[in-house]
Amino acid sequence: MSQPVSRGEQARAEILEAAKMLFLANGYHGTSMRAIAEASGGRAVAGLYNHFPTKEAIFRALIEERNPYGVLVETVSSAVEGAATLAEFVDGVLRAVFDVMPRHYDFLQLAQIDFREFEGRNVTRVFEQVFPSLLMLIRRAQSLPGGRPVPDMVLARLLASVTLGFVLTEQIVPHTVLNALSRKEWADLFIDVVLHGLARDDAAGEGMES
Amino acid sequence: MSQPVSRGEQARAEILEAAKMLFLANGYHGTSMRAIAEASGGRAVAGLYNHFPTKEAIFRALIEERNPYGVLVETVSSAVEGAATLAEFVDGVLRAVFDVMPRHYDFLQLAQIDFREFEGRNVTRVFEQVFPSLLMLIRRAQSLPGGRPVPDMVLARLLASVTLGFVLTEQIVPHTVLNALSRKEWADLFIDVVLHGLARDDAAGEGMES
DNA sequence: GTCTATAATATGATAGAC
DNA sequence: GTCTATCATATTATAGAC
Repeated sequence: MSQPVSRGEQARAEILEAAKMLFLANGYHGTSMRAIAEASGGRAVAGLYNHFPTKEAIFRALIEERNPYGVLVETVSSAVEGAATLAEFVDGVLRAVFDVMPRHYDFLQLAQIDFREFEGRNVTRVFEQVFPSLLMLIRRAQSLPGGRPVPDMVLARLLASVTLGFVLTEQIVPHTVLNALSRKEWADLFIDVVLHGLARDDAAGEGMES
Repeated sequence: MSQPVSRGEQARAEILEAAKMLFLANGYHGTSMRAIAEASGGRAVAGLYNHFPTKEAIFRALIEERNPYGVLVETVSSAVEGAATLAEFVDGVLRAVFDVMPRHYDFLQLAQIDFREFEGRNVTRVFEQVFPSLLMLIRRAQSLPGGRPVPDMVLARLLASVTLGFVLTEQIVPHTVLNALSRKEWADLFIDVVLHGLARDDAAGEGMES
């Protein structure tokens, strides 16, 4: 976490950084050990094997050491610490995630590669370590006043869906649409809908599903 | 769309099907022309080049010919045709997408590969063809009664986020959690929250952001 | 811990007979 | 339109000197 000290650690860090950029640009199989060696300061290929036993080990190290889960849990926790209502809680969670995730966009792309090439094994392993903390957070939300009765699991999955969707649609939505609003404006409107819904509750016209 | 007739078309279809399965299992660079040839009925590698000039052309054909956009637009359109309120509209859209998307999970994974390996070029090109119809659909929603005032773009992106998140979290959420409810129950609860929000509107305790 | 050199293999694509 | 055989190159990983 602090700056590298020994020569070995310096080299290791350079290799990881070069590999990350290449994986992001060309995918896992699209990145060769040759390319990593060259991009990490013109190293020889064999030198990489002093730090990582295989190419996959490099990728795995990136997932394990560059993931934002620690930051995420910390940020979200402190964001909802003083929440007195469910509305404040949801507001805090979404605003924190919308803030943290885009600053770790690199990892999101590595995670996509992991799901594509390794069935998400590496991401899942890391995620399982922080899952308990996240679950406790959600559980706490249920004790807050001002919420409609929604099951734990649904609250968790819905928040995950909205944040994931928010981040991923930044890739897909045309730029002209995306730039019509600032990121904060987008977040405000999303949070408003998540809290109060799309329907006007005083209006009739629901429950007629036939 | 109908069953292949000529011998050439039959071969072409076999190649595409084999390539799809391999791309899904091993990614684009993880799939060799050799492997495609063998999986498509024990063909010779050279035979592939009678049907596709390059490996990338095979992938491109999959994106262009196996995408569910036509089905999606059609299904959603007919689902909201008789909608008299925004609630019915949103209900129809989400239910249709939740229904159609999982049956085209293969394409979703191909799309992920496209974004990883080709910057989403192929998916985007296809998407742009159906975008106008989708936009018209959203525009129509704004004319329906019973909706809170939400900008076009926000409604569109929110629906996209929720559906995308809903589908993708099926990959991530632990199976024990996922199987606690049926897909219809999940959909019902999601739709309920999207329509009415997480907050109890008659409760105090909002707007105190300080 | 770095390098040069190379092994062993897999790759995308092509030539040319049938 | 299919095949066998092959080219030219790129791949992961290793051996062994410094």
